[in-house]
Amino acid sequence: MNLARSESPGAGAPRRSDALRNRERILSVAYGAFTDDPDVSLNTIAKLAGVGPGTLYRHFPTREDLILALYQHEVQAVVDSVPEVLAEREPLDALRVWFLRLAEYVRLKHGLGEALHSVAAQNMINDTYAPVTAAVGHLLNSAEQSGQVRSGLDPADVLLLMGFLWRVGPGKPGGDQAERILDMVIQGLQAET
Amino acid sequence: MNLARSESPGAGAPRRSDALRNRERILSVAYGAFTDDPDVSLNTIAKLAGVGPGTLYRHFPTREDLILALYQHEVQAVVDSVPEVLAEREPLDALRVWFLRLAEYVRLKHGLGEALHSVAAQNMINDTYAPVTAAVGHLLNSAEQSGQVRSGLDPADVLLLMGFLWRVGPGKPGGDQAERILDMVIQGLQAET
DNA sequence: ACCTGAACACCGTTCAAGT
DNA sequence: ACCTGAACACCGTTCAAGT
Repeated sequence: MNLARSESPGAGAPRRSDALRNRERILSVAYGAFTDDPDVSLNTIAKLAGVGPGTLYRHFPTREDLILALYQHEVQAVVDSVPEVLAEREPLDALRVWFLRLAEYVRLKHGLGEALHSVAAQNMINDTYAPVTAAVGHLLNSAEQSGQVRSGLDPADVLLLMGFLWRVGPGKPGGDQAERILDMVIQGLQAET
Repeated sequence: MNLARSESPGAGAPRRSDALRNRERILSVAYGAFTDDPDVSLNTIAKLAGVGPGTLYRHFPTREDLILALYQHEVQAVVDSVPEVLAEREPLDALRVWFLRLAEYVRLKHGLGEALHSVAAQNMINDTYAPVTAAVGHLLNSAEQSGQVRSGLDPADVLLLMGFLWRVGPGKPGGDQAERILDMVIQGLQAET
């Protein structure tokens, strides 16, 4: 499992300047292309980026690799907002607002949606994108220290449970379903065992 | 929205015996084919069923239509098990066990998994497959009448919240994550507002 | 070390022709 | 009323040839 050197450039940054430029061009056009049509073909993206299909494939071996790269870039901003949200609100409210913000990014900001919600993608987010889990852990710690949630909660559990947020339509009928369910979840976090 | 007659045969049963036979042959081979490989092509399924691609397309206009037809057939058994579960256990425990059973069917029983977890599929399950929501409503009513959950819960909310169940791996490390999260959810259902 | 782009096998979908 | 199967445009992926 320790193949850090001479391996697929998809993981780290490319070493040559033309490769780096191509990578950035691909990411840049892919963002817009996915927003227009989540089912856009990889060949089309390659054409839009002005590279051969082989080049796209070299940087992003699978469709999901490409989508996850875009996704991580966007979500990082939400992850970075944790300290700010914690400074402005009491911990439990911060948790609540932060998750709503995360859901907003995941759902609306770009049309990556469909492709992102597969089980595989969810597992990638949960397993390989540690910063999100770390952010959840941070929020839970604050709420726990102020006695607003019970202790011993697993951030990964909470993140998985919150997954309903990106399956709710934003403006559905019957009041705001997302807020309603979020309340139920938070009460589950508060109850002592 | 009221086009019951002269419409696509995908909805109701076909009228001619050869059409019915074809439909059943398709469903029968599709089950096994999806179990072997969730990404199997529709043309391959048509070939396996011994029908032309056009015939498959006539019965199931999209890939999801076919998958949903298989899925509904399987899930119906779980839906029908509600009275039995309620007879054997007290309501809250019945709710718990029933959802675990539903998750087992959705996750393991067949390899339809991947294709089923898209947002579109989830919406189809929530919006168009009323029997599942009705079953949840039944279980909630029982638990409410015995005072084990608070009143006014929306079955659709609860079903959406329980969606984490089919995103959990069955035998993951760290104890049983599904049971742990399920406990949190149930505590959220109990808390009074 | 990285890119190009032709090429391969296959995909979903359509539709004229049959019965 | 329903089925067949050839056909179309396109897909993801590969890989020899370049620089």
